[in-house]
Amino acid sequence: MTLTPRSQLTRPEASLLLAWYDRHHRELPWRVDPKMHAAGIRPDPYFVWLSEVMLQQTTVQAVKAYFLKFISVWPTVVDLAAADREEVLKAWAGLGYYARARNLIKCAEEVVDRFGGKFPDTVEELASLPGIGDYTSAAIAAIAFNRRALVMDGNVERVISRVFAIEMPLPAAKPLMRACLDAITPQDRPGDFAQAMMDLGATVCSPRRPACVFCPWRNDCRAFAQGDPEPFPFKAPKKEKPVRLGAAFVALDDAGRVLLRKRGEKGLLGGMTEVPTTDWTARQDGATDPEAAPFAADWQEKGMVTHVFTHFQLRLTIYFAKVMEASDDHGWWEPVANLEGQALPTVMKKAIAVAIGEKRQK
DNA sequence: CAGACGTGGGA
DNA sequence: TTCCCAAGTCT
Repeated sequence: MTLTPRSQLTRPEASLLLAWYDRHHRELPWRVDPKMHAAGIRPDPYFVWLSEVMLQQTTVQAVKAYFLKFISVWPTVVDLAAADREEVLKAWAGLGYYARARNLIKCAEEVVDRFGGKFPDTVEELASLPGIGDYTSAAIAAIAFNRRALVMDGNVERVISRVFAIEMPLPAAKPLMRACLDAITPQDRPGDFAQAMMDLGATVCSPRRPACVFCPWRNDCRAFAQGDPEPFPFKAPKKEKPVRLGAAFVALDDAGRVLLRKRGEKGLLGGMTEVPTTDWTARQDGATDPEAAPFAADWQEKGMVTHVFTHFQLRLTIYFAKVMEASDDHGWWEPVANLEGQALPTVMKKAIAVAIGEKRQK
């Protein structure tokens, strides 16, 4: 590999990255072509906001279909603010991090109530809205309003850490990275610059096996000059996930309906729909016992669902029972044919599939 | 600052 | 299979 001597390292120029972006940018449903930007056409701030919230810790591939569904049903932030809350949660089901959906609704309402249905155009005002933090406020200000803001997400952190060979681990290195980003963020085309940084991080300056040969900053990159960009950024070692146990109870009545209930508004899967479950605990005893069912029935063990959350692994024992007398004290009865449209998180769909589907998980 | 907070896909 | 993660925010 040919290394650039330290003495020849040059400043990473925004113009070089922007030229790369003009040729190699990704086309995404929420974007406007950079050529249109030059003509003064900006993307809809509602689209930018919605996509940025969906993209938080979530892959582009997963977001596309959800984004199209949302703008089809709720074309403007005013429509979303007026939407039925349950319908929004149902539309979000499966995307994960459900606090985002709760904050999405709150944010839409505040945009209507506080800002007359128009997104504010400053980082400060944007960051005052629910679910909009440092990253998203800067991204909306830059992309939708072409303001010079410091847009720093995981991609940008990786690019910056490599270009400047920052060996300090995250998250301690964030202020330093922000200063480096400030030094290279241009006054001109800040929105395209932000998206270019993220596209570069996603397609060229990737976490593993970065394609440095295609990088417009190849000759400006200290990590490349040193010979091994891949390990950047350095991160504190992660902790192992504890295991929690529980049981889920899938009841089917003689009309072919499943008993569902609503989870509390806060915390894990807050506001979403579930089948009755025990608490999920680290205990090895009793947590998976059919005695813990919401009501007595001929509960039969149907299998196990393992589901990995961000901070723990869940092992759910799945029980199934046919119920003659359908009491609704514990929730409501939903026809099996309607389950697809419910606000059911993936772990709950897995539990139901094990109980009434043909397939059994291990 | 560190922990809570989901999911599906790729190596 | 197992690990790592992907455009973070809130407390």
